[in-house]
Amino acid sequence: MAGSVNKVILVGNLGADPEIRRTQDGRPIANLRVATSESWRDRNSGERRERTEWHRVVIFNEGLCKIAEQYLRKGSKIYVEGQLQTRKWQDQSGQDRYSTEVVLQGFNSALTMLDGRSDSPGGGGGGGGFGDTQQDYGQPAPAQEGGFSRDMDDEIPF
Amino acid sequence: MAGSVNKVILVGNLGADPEIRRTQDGRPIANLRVATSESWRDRNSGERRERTEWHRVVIFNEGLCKIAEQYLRKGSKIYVEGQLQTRKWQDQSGQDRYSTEVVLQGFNSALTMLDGRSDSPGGGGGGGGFGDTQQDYGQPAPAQEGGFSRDMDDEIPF
Amino acid sequence: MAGSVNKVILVGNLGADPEIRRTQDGRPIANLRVATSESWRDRNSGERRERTEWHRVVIFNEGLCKIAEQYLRKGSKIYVEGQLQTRKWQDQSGQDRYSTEVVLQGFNSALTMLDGRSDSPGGGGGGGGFGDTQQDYGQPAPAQEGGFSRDMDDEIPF
Amino acid sequence: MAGSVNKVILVGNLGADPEIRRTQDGRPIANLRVATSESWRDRNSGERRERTEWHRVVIFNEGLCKIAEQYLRKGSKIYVEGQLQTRKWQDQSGQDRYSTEVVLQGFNSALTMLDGRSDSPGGGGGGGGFGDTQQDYGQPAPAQEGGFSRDMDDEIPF
DNA sequence: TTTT
DNA sequence: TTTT
Repeated sequence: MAGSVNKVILVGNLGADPEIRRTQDGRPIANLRVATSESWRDRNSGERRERTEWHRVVIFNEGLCKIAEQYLRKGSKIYVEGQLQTRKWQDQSGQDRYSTEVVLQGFNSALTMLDGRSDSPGGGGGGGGFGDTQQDYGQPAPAQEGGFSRDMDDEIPF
Repeated sequence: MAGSVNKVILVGNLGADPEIRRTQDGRPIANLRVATSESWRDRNSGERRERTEWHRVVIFNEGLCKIAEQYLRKGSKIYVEGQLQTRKWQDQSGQDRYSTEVVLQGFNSALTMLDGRSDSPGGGGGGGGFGDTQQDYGQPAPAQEGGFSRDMDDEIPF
Repeated sequence: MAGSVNKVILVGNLGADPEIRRTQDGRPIANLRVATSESWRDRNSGERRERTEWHRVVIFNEGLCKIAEQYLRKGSKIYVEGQLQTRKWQDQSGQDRYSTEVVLQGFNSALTMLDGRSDSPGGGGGGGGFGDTQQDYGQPAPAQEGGFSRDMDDEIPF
Repeated sequence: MAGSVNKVILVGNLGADPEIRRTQDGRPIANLRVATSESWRDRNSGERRERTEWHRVVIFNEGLCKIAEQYLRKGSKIYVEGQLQTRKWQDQSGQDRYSTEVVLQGFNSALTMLDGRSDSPGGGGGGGGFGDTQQDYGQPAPAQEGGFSRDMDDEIPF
């Protein structure tokens, strides 16, 4: 096949603590409920309106599961990058149902905390594995105390 | 609290010609079926495997509907940028069902042909309006005088 | 031309307060210095390494300039979506120089605060114009106090 | 503090054949010149205007280098996903210069052909390695057993 | 220097 | 149901 792309980017908040399950062979799967919201002023009524969208995010990637388990909680703000997948399942009455999820698996997936507490990944924890070597898995980032301005003054003259 | 992002980017092919419907007040809505595929070599068996994902793309944006109607056909390859929305509907038996779609509406939506025939937009044809100064073809500054924003406040006429 | 896309997405922190200038005809232009960082553990030495990248972000969009001016400060965390542009200029000695910037202009641009103080956009400010009708220009978003969980309990059963 | 994102997405055409160089230890580096264009109708004059932007794309990822070398040519249309990096160099007179590039390296990078000839990757040919189970072609789970990550810790050999 |  |  010549070239396709399937990418979802979300910045939103967790509606609940992550749910972590394990496959029979022990690999973790994390399920997140992520809310994104938009609001705007109605052009006619002038009222402010809001719409919240809920997303099912499923993480098969082991390193990202660990991050989810250790650092994410209800209310956490995250950046998520994954792909759209719709899976079929049967309800109690045996009818086909479909569920569309944002799947983080393998490459081109990312999970980044945006409201990192002080004990967030990169800051200290670590260990081997997929997760902690990837740039998007946890970026301790420049210390906010100070930090940024010093570089600024170096005047980047391009 | 502030700030969320809900973005889907697809590059794929149309599985069928676009379906164009119209709302009661005459605005067009285009429905696209877009396939994205990925293939890989199985790590164990060494066989090549492939998976195709089908996406429902719904275009409320009038200009982009025109492009869909005029230029897109079964097999067309496109770039699509929109947002994830899940809507609820009732099946024949009155049961709640949910459908997740990639919605192109208002700002931060884009539709670009990637296998443009010679009569494609931008090449020459055109005329005023949203569609052909479409998001990705140029941004001569916001069309603040009318046009674009109408979508945003109206009821979403699924 | 058949179809091209030029998109940059950044999540990072401001290295300094925004600089706002005005064109001769009074339109604002905001310049931001945005840092993105990545860190990883060196596979050989086992040491943690870090790299910070600095980005020049230029906002021509009037609504987004307002947001930058009113709400962004040194240290602010933001989501930015724009396009890459390289412009040519002459240095003092008359030599050609090039500067590559992330430009927010027209459609398919977005600026979202990710660490919004309580006085953030959408919460109150408003007025006409491009900026405040767009979903990405400022999303007051669900109140963090409570909020998310209530919707969760409604069990979205798709 | 936590979390930053640095992502560039381009769909454009090669202005020249890829240039492949090799580091002293034999790893390939591919340089691409990618054009993105936009056109729009001028609001005042009504004339059609066009602007082309040229991007420097540098590929450190070995598998993607192979794809570039084997399949890409002047005129090829591609999808590219990488990150922005500005590097410093000295011109002949010893003055500091800066060059901003779109770098494909490690995870969260992708290169996809959009005008695939019949002999393109995924279609059949292939063989093992990074390139052809390339990010967008499938993610059979992280290649945890070696391979991918080597890039990340090494000096970036501009 | 590409593409339409 | 597409594409390769």
